[in-house]
Order: sequence, then C-alpha cells, then structure tokens
Amino acid sequence: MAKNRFLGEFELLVMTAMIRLGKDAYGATIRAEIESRAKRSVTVGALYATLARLEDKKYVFSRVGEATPQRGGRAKRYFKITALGRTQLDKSVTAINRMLDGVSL
Amino acid sequence: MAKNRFLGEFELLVMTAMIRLGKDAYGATIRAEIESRAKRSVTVGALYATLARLEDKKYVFSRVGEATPQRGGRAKRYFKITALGRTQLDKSVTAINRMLDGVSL
DNA sequence: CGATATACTCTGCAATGTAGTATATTAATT
DNA sequence: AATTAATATACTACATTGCAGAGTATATCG
Repeated sequence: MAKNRFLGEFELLVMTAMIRLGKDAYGATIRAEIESRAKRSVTVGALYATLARLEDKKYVFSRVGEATPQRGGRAKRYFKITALGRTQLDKSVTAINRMLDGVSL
Repeated sequence: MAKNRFLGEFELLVMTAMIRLGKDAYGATIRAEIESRAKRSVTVGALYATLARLEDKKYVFSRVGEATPQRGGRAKRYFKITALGRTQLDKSVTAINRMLDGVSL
C-alpha cells in the first residue's frame, strides 16, 4: 500500500516553508511564504488539506496558540515539522538533487 | 480547472531522467536511471502511466523505434521532452530551489 | 515450435492537489 | 450592544497524479 511514496511537490513546499518560518509557522504565514518565495498561488483549502494530511502521517504536528491577535481573529494553529518529517523531506530533496546533478535546464 | 498546477515529484524525476538519457530514453532506461540515481524503486505501470499523461499534456513526445533489439523483444518507444515540458520543469525546479535556498536540512 | 528476453499496455484503486464555501473568534466602529 | 471587518481554520466534493500487477506484443535462440 504505497510503500515507497515520496513527498508530493506541494507537500515539499509546505514543509520547507515551515522550516523557514520557525516559530511563526501557521496557515496564513505558510501560505504567504510559498506565494512570495515560490511565486505560486496557493488556495486556502489546498493548504489546510495538505497540513491535515501531513499531520496524519506524523510529518508535522500542531498546537493551538494562545489568542494574541492584532485586530481580532481566531486563534492560530502553529505547525512544526517532526524528525520523521525532516527525514522524509531530506529523502525527497536528495532524490531530486541527484537526478538534477549535472543537468542544465 | 487546475490552472497553476506544477509538476508532481515523480513527473519531475521522469522528465529529468529523459534529459539525462538523451537519445537513449525509453521506458526501460528511464526506469533504470531513476532507480539508480534517485534510489527509488519504480514500477513499470507507474512509469508508463506517467509517460502517457506527460504526453497528453505535450510535455514530452514519443516515437516508436525501428526494431534493433539485441536479444529479441518488442520495439522501443523513445521519449523526448518538448520545449513546453522543459519550461514546466524549470518552473518546478526553480520554485523548489527558491524555497530551499538557505535552509539546512 | 517452445522457452526466454525485452518492452509496452491496460485497468482499478489510493493518495495528493484544488476549489469553493462555511464557520469561528475577536476587534473596531457606530 | 449590534454591526461590520479582519484574521484564521474547517469541511466537502471532485480532479489529477501515483502505484501495482497482470496481461499483451514481438523478437531471438535453441
């Protein structure tokens, strides 16, 4: 049952964004980070669906933040990558890099 | 309907393998290239399904080779990436690289 | 011809990706 | 205190991509 599945590309972007953002990684910031860095528009639904799946797989975990909103708004859910998630991310990136090594696009 | 979809990871590996192999890119060699480089097992069905989809999207094209088999066997179907495919590949790789830039895994 | 090697096709299902809409919560405005 | 706006996450349905394995095609060798 899908034994050696790698990360999808979007999953990869999401997890990397999470690492970049550190403590400030939650839905909205992750989305903004991907849009600005990867120049790729991200719909809200796509993001949360992916976050939920990554959490199911234990690649990330989340905790609900204490409400400290600027202008109002619901409490944030902060995300962090797990050790397992990092391992998977590394595998995917390594595979891609090995394949790309020496190839000029 | 899926306007800004990027390449999936497997698609990315397949297209890159194709570039590496140049004129000798066909099902079996592409498969071997991914397995040895990316250290990832690839089933035959997964590969051909992906090749067919890439061709539908005009990212690659194929032609059936004149039979010149060593030890027997069916004619090969050679694949080559198109200009459009190359553009897409570049976009995906660029997005990933930008995201990864400065991040240590 | 039968066995073997090489290579591709077909089919069904699982996982991931996308989109749109709804809901929750709080602050500011009036 | 009600209304409106801002911030943020949840739900639901469907499209696309990924995976697996059995099946088919064709050619060479003995």
